[in-house]
Amino acid sequence: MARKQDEKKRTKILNAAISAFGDQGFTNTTMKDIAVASGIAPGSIYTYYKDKEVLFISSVNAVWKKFYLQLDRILHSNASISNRIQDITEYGFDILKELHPLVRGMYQEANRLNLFRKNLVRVSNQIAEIFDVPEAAHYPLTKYDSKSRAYLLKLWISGILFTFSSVSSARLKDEITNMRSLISQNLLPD
Amino acid sequence: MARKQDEKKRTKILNAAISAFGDQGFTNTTMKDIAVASGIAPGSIYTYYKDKEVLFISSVNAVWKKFYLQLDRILHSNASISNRIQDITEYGFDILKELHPLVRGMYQEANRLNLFRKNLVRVSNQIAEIFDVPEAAHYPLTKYDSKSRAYLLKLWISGILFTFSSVSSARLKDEITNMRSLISQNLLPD
Amino acid sequence: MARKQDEKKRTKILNAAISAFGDQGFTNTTMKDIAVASGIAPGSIYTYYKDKEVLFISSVNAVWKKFYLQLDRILHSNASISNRIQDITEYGFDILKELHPLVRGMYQEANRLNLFRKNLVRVSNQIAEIFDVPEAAHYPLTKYDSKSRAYLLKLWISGILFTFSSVSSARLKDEITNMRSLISQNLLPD
Amino acid sequence: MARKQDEKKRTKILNAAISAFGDQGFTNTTMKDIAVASGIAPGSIYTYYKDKEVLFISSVNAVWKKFYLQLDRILHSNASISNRIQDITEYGFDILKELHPLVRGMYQEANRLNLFRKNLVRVSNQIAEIFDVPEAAHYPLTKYDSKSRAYLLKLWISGILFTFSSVSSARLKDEITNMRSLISQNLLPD
DNA sequence: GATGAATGAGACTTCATTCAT
DNA sequence: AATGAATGAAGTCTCATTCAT
Repeated sequence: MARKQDEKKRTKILNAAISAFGDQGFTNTTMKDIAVASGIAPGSIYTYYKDKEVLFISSVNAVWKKFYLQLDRILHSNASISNRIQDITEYGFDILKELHPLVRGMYQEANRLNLFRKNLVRVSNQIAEIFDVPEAAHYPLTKYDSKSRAYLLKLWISGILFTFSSVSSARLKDEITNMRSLISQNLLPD
Repeated sequence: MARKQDEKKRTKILNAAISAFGDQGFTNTTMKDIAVASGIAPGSIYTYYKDKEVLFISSVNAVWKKFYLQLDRILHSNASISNRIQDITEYGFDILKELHPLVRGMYQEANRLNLFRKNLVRVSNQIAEIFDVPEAAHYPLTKYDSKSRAYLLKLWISGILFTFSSVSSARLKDEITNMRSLISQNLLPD
Repeated sequence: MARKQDEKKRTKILNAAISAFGDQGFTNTTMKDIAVASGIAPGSIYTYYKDKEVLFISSVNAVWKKFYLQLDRILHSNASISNRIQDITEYGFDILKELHPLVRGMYQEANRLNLFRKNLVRVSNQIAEIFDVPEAAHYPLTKYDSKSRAYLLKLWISGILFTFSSVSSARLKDEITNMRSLISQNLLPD
Repeated sequence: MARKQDEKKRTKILNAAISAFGDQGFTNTTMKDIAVASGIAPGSIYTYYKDKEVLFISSVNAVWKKFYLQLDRILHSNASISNRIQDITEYGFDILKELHPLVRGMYQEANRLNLFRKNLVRVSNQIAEIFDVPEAAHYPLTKYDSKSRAYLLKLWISGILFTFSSVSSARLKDEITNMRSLISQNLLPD
């Protein structure tokens, strides 16, 4: 019985944390913010979570966990491949809607200062234009209209940046090799 | 005549900043860190950069600028399409090597806590397995071997996450629609 | 239950502030000064007072409040006019004794550098001498002996300076007109 | 010749200082403010004035000096007493107009926070009301109308505050005695 | 002499964490 | 177990003064 009480409180804290970290990122979120949002005293949070960092990790993991739960259900369902892929996409985006603030929060600084969006769009558009000539006909990307092509390129570049954002210097070289071969395989003609 | 503002000094500060922000992210980097690294008094930094935020933005923009410079040169060269694409890839990754610390730094929190890498790999692998059956033969992703498939999926998911990390709540819905159609076009059979 | 905000502590801080601001003025007083004097950690002051400015205002207001309290009591007592005036004078000076450091602190800069005293005395004496001739007999100021006359003049000049120290430029002209007629009425013969 | 150049610069600095200290008080005025306003480099100011404090003292003294100059001229003129008093008043206020910003600046903190004006008015009015009864007829203050009475009282209180603002603790007691007898002589019936 | 960049001490304030109640 | 006041280290930025040019 007492346990249930505790779990409720723990959950309240976690939800408040997820939303606060999501809105403001790790460093801009104060323990007091979370305390106020969850209606629990600052000191009491430490009964449930060792420190701010643990609370942050727990927040992110909680979201991943939620995602895994649904992902597993879908993957192991009896639906057809096509349906399962559709399901994953659909549910993936549903989760993303929830997870969205947290993902944004993780990049709070970069986003606040609008460091990426414009540059990514500009670079994608510029590269996309290369394919606007007849000689490019045999490149895979020419099967898309101009706008889709730029959008797809933006996805690639974003993916590359994100990937490398979590690569250690030590592994940088290898990762570049991998990525390069992925690019040849996909964006260059056979 | 008095001492003149020294472009070399400005550059020293900027480089120290790029590397410090890269190693530790925005909030974990102190002005003193940058002062020590650049061998310049803390107060003097403010002669060249109004405040910490301006210095951070300048750091990121400096890297983008460098990238643009080379990008433009390549795009407007007389080389063949194929060569230009290869050049872009090659130079892009060269720049990425330099930019790497900064990109990492932007996600310093997430990276330090290893919040993504493992999860991304796990999810990608799980989804990739769907295609390990004969019935999946007509899906585009089956033309890759198992490992490449997972890697490509990881790229997609990373790109999606990165994209959404800078999408405002207001535009979330539209962006999802776009992304969804991109996925159908590319990952589902015609 | 947790520790409660402690009115005694709040008072300790306020008293330390009144005395520190009194000794050194607003800008020369540091929050650390007040912390040390009150035996309370610097950070804790902020539990009771939002910032330095609020603490300063509170200090001044606290003294005014005290003064009002006694003033009201006297004004509404049943004593005779004469007694009440005497009381006000008496109590007024009692309060002034307490308020003294703070009043001094407000003019800390001017006082520290002894910018007024000598000059005021000199000017007052010089003007007072005008009346040291038989022809001045019909001026109100001649009913005082030489010393008192100078002292009264000093009071007038001080009052004028103080008054104008809080007059905005916009209202300067009007205030001068008022003051001028007050002077005619009081210092010139009917 | 070189001397004349210097004196011009010295004067430029002084004027800029008077006006800057006047607008913002001692601590809120930076040497750079004065440098910019006078069109002279910060470092150069130190050629003419040892440090900020000396410059401040010089500013105040410059204004006093100007006042003395005119005061002396008037005092030693051949005009009648009445005319000389009128002249002093007139010229005094002329000087005050110039001196005004500096006087204000000295109390910059108190003025910015509006610590005095309201309180002085309130107190004066309250005390003035004492005399609004027939029994008060024999008090000197009753020869004024209600408004003038309050204004005169405000002058007295201001003068007292200003006077005591430059009294050391050691001399506080004596000064109070003096002031008290001045009050009896003037505000109480014979 | 003049200039203004360089210096670095020091100010205010925040906030994760502790601990008395 | 819960509370929230207390703590104090640490961060950003300002600015009087110095000194290389």
